[in-house]
Formats: sequence, C-alpha cells, structure tokens
Amino acid sequence: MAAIELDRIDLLILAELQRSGRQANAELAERVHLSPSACLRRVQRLERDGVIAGYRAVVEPEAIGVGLQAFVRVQLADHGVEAIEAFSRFVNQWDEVIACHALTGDMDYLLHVAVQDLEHFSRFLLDRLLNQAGVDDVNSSFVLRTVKPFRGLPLPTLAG
Amino acid sequence: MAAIELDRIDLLILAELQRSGRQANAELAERVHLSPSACLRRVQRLERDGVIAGYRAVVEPEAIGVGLQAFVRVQLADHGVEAIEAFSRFVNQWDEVIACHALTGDMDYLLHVAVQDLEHFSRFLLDRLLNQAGVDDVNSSFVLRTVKPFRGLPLPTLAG
DNA sequence: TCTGAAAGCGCCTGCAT
DNA sequence: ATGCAGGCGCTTTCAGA
Repeated sequence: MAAIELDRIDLLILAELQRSGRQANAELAERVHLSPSACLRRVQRLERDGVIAGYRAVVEPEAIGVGLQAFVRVQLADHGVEAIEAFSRFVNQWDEVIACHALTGDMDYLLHVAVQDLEHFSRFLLDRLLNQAGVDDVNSSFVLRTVKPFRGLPLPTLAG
Repeated sequence: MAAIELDRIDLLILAELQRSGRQANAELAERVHLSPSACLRRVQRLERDGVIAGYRAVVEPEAIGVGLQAFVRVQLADHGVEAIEAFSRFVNQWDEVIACHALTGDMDYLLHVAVQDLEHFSRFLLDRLLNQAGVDDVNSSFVLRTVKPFRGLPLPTLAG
C-alpha cells in the first residue's frame, strides 16, 4: 500500500486538491502545468490507487450548531479483545465522536468530540461514554481556541 | 455567523457533501429529491454563507510517507500575549503540525503531529518544538491505531 | 508518457411558476 | 422558493507523437 511511486507533479496535484478539492480539472491542469487530459489521468490514477481516498466538504462547526469541542482521554476497564471491539463499535456509531485514536501512554484512547454545548457534552459523557462503553477513567479537556485547523497532510519535498 | 437558518434539505446536502464532496450536482440533486438547479442554488448559498468553508481531497497518510502520527500536549513557559502569538505563528508554519487546539486543563495546547517516522518526530520535537517555541513541558503520545477516522461533523436532526 | 481535437455531458444562467 | 430551457464550458475519449 505504501509502494506507490509519486513524482513531483503528483505531489503538486495532491497539494492542490487538499487545498481546494473541487476545482475544475482544467484549472488544476493549468496550476500544475499539464494539459487537462494528462492531469485528469493522473487524478484518476491517484483515486484508483487509493492515494486520494475521497473528497469532503469542510463545514463550519458553528453554522450547524456545534458550539463545543472536547478531547477526551479514555482508559478502558477491561483490555480483552471483546471489550476493545465493543468500545470501537460504540465510538463508531456515536456521532458526537468525530475521531478516535488508540494511543501510547497512560491512557488508551483519545476521543475528539463535537457537541452543541456543555449540557449536550454532559449527556454524552454520563449516558453514553461512562455508562455503556466499559470505560474505567476519563479526562476531558475543552477546546478554547483552534490555533491551527486541519488543512491537509504534509507532502514530502514540498514541505520544509 | 451562527444565525443561518438551515432546513432539512440543507442538512441532507451537507451530509452528502461531507461524505462525498465531489459528486456531480445532478447526482446530489437526485439524492436530496430536488431539481439540479434548485440544488445548485442551495449549495452556492451554503458556500456564500460560509457554512461550507471549502472542499478537500482526503489523502491516505501511508501513501505519502506519513508513517507516524502523534498527539503532543504542550505547556508554554510564558503566558504573555507575545509568547502566545509567537507559538501560534510557529505551529502554523510547521507542516508536521496538522492541527493545534488551545485546551482547558493542565496543559495549554494539544498538537496533532504527522511525520514519516520516529526519527523525523525526534527532530521535530528537539529542533523545533522544544528549541524554538518557548515551550516549558511536552507530553507525547503516539497513534497506535485509528479507531474512527474523521468523516465529518455531526448534523442536527440527522444525528441520533 | 504527453498534447490536441472533437464529442458529449453537466453546469449555470435566464424566465416562468 | 422550484422547475424548465438554452448557451456555454468542462470533462472525457481517441489519435498521433
């Protein structure tokens, strides 16, 4: 999966599509100094090879009523395979959890949570996370300010 | 900015575009049971009002050599306005930092870091974060597994 | 591989409802 | 607000280098 050759132009295309994923192929072609047909073939190849996994609209949280985000560090009560898989199923079906990673360190998981307000978060924490998921300990931190929003992954050679 | 009325169809459109941001307008229109022109108008309005902030290609980390991700909790040495702004400038210009939030709790910031490998991370930590950014203390956790990748924000009414 | 041309399709503006 | 119709631009395929 990691043995796909990407040349300089591929990386330029990826950088452009991470920045602006819906620009017309003609425009993209001009930016990377290629003809539209050659550019399209490269994009389609990147999609087929799974380098580009998809495209997503970036939605402004406040516009849809997401007024509070939190990062919740979680430790499970039971580290058996079944408990781990059950926890994975739960976080995948809860919409408030917008991302979840298993981490090294003294806590097992880091959850990125998006909710309307503190009351919504409280319900999520008490009714769902602490009640259903087999969780032993949680540690919540609320987002005060987004210093750097996600704008895409760093690309080799183009990066510093 | 938060006083924009979104009806049920707007939310359906947002859900669709978060899932698949580059689908043709005709396809989107059919999915939300609208004519293409009516659908396009709504999408353009959502873009103009800033509800849709943009579109982004989703790139597979491993395909571009990002083999290690980490979450780094950071405490600043100095909490003056200048030190805070300097830190913000640094994380915004470092490509390895793919997201950064100021948090409540005993640490000031949470950095989401994407690098090639542990050696790359080591250079980032020692040369950049600890050396230049006015940092007092750091706590790094590495991503073992992504249990739930980011797939978009939760939308009211459509969510549970 | 790329470029260039030709054909088909979808976008996007009118205007009417 | 939605739907319909037209011009226009883009996407996409196919030869040729």
